[in-house]
Amino acid sequence: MKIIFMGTPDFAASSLKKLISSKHKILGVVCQSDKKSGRGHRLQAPPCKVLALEHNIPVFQPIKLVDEDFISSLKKLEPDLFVVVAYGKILPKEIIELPRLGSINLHASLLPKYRGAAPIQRAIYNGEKKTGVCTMYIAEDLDAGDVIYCVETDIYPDETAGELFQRLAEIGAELLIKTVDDIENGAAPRTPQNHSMSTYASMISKDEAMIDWNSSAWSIHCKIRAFDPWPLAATDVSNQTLKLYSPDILKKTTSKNPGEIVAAGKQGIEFACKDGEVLLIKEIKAPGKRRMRAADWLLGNPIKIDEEK
RNA sequence: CGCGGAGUGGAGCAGUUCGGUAGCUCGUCGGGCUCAUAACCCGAAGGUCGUUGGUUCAAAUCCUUCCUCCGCAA
Repeated sequence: MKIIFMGTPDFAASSLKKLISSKHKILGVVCQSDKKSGRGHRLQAPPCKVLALEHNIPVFQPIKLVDEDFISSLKKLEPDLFVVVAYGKILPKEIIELPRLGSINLHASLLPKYRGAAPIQRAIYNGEKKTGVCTMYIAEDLDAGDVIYCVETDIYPDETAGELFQRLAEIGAELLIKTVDDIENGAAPRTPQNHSMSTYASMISKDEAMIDWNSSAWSIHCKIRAFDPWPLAATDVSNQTLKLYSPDILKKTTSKNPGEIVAAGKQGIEFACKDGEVLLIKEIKAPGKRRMRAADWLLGNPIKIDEEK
């Protein structure tokens, strides 16, 4: 099949890579324009663009999708299908319906739950035991189209968003190939979503990064993993804001107030949570420093522990 | 030229303001104590102070070149 791929970040690049090496023909790749980013604000090409250029696939980076030149150049390629993965813009109806077989999308949640921008992080954040990926036909409303296939997977108890991202990118890429194959064969199912069950996964923001220790140890555990690798959950210790990694819920209780430090030693730093639960933090990142074991940080930044009441 | 922080034995830090003997907490190695130990005691090894050039009698410290890492921003 002749496909035009629309996607921007790493998550999409996994799918694009698999499509390129499949029997299908990628006519072109549409992605967001290069952004100034990183230290020094240098202009950086998105991963999908880089991958496309490596394979000599034409790249389109329209500022606006509703643009006659852009649309006519898409038409000229005579695509059978648009495949959209984490492109970052909402497609107008005119574009959705442009290819002969329409447009499909890969989304990293079990629809109709977690529609929107941050399905992977929000699933972890909310302590879900499982999540997955779905392919769907694109509708005008965000992530509301008829579902084609879904694959479910467990969220491991210690899994971070970054790790789950990678896993779902792989699972998703495979599901996408199967979906495209079956569409070509006319064998793809089409199941409308139960819209009354839908939930929305809003974008993760830095403003949410500070930890509220007056929560259950498990919900804090989830938050730390959901915010890893970005923006990283944080808390203030010794007048420094530490970013936290590698949480562990301890089988012990404390009489200390939430947020107080119960112990600090070779294992890491133990914080009191709600109801006397104790959460151990094994790795941290201090301002200006790289990620390190909490025990190492303590060597140069000793903490006085108040006696247990 | 976007803004800011950091680089000191293997790890994490202090020392830089105001130039003058390389320091702390750990780790490692050896020995001791102990029924025993991740505990305690004694001892030892280990550092061109990121790099280049300069100022100086003397530079981790002041000026300069470059490199690397981190945060903001996206």
